[in-house]
Amino acid sequence: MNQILSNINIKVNENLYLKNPESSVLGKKILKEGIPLIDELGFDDFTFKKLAKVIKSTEASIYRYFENKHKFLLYLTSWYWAWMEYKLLFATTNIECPKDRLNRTIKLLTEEVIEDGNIPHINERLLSHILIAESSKAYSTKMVDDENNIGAFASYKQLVQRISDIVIEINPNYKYPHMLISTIIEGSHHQRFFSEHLPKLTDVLEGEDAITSFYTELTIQTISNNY
Amino acid sequence: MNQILSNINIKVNENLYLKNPESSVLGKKILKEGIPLIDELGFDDFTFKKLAKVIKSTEASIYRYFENKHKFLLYLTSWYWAWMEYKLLFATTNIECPKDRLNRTIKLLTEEVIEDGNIPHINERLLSHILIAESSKAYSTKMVDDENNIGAFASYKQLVQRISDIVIEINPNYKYPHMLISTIIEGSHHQRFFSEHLPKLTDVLEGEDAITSFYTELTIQTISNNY
DNA sequence: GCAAATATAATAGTATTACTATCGTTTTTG
DNA sequence: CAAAAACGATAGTAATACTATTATATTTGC
Repeated sequence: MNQILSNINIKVNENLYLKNPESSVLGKKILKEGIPLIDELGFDDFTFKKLAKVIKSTEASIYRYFENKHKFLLYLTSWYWAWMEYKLLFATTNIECPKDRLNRTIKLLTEEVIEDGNIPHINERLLSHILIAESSKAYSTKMVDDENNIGAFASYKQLVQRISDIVIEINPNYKYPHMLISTIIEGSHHQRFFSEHLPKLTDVLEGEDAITSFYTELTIQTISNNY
Repeated sequence: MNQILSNINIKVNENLYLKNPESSVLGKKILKEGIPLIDELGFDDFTFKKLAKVIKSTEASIYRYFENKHKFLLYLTSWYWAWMEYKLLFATTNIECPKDRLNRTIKLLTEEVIEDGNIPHINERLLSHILIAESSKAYSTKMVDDENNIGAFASYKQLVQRISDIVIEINPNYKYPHMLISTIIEGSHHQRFFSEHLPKLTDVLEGEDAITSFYTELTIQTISNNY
């Protein structure tokens, strides 16, 4: 086994791949070239055949790693949320005040992702573009219940739970912490997409990150009241 | 022309169809049976061939109404938002207080849709299910800019604008009215989907409409502050 | 260092999808 | 009632989303 000692190791649910793509050179190539190809073509026009051509391999070989292209998308989203949780832990550890922790969390969730180059075969910035443009396709399918059963959305749910816990720490009486957090996560993705393609659905302002400001203010005011 | 004198007439952008489906018996059949079929199969598994079989017509005939199945989805979403605006006008007309108007609007946007049977060939309840489960597929595509240019999202944008105006009436200093409204619309759809398929991402409570309550409270508190 | 196991490449093949094209028959309408 | 429009029937195509088979590398365990 060619286990590379990478700085971090993002764990993805085993049911989302047939063979762990992180465990071989070909697997890493699939990730490394697959992400920019989905970003370029869009998920609908992306095919394993096209990816095989790019990495000079074959369709059949990619199918040995992923059952189908939808599982590949689930793998990528699952990786992304696990990675986000890891970043979040780092950004909030040792911070006493829960309001500060929540503010930093919302900033991280809603701001633009830049690549940190820690993982050479995954471009986090392009991956976040995919999440912004296509993540709803991960669950917007008739298979959602089966996929949920095998743990396809576990890392997403875990992230939402972890942040909801901070909300409850700030206001134990707040009734809708999960709704609030999933609204922020999905919403910020939508707003970023809208600001590029359907600007009339947003309020893009120069010189500030309107999306982060909007969700930060909204959160503070929503949870700081007791009723 | 067999113009039926229906109570209301929802106008859909002409670029979304080749031939107006409201203008013929076959066209109305496409709508009448197409909506439940998409709801049943999901948009991905829905095909014109399958619909043709249900309505005892042919693929080619359906293609004379809609360029492709994506345009059909755009037609349906566009129809839905135009219908929603019409409902909204009725629900808020003659109401002086803008806060009351906004509350009624949010209720209408976020609560479950029941069929009113006004339009015999469109089941609004099933259509709202389609919107909840699949509406992101309408814009989550590489063609979004071209489709936006031909007016595919005009009714959605108009609805958001109209509600944003109420927000601004309440608080002229509020900076993010469009973000707020599109967050509520998209968010409430997501929450309704999550409550059925991924309940850990929401907070479903018995005996009340948590989704409406959540977005109503959130809105009031977010816009009633000046900063 | 070599045989056995495993991974990958090459190729072929299939059912389905998302259309387009043609043409004959109804139906509509001016 | 003739001309036009709409519809149905049928056929055909390129691409997609896979599966299957076999040959050739590559890895690994002894």
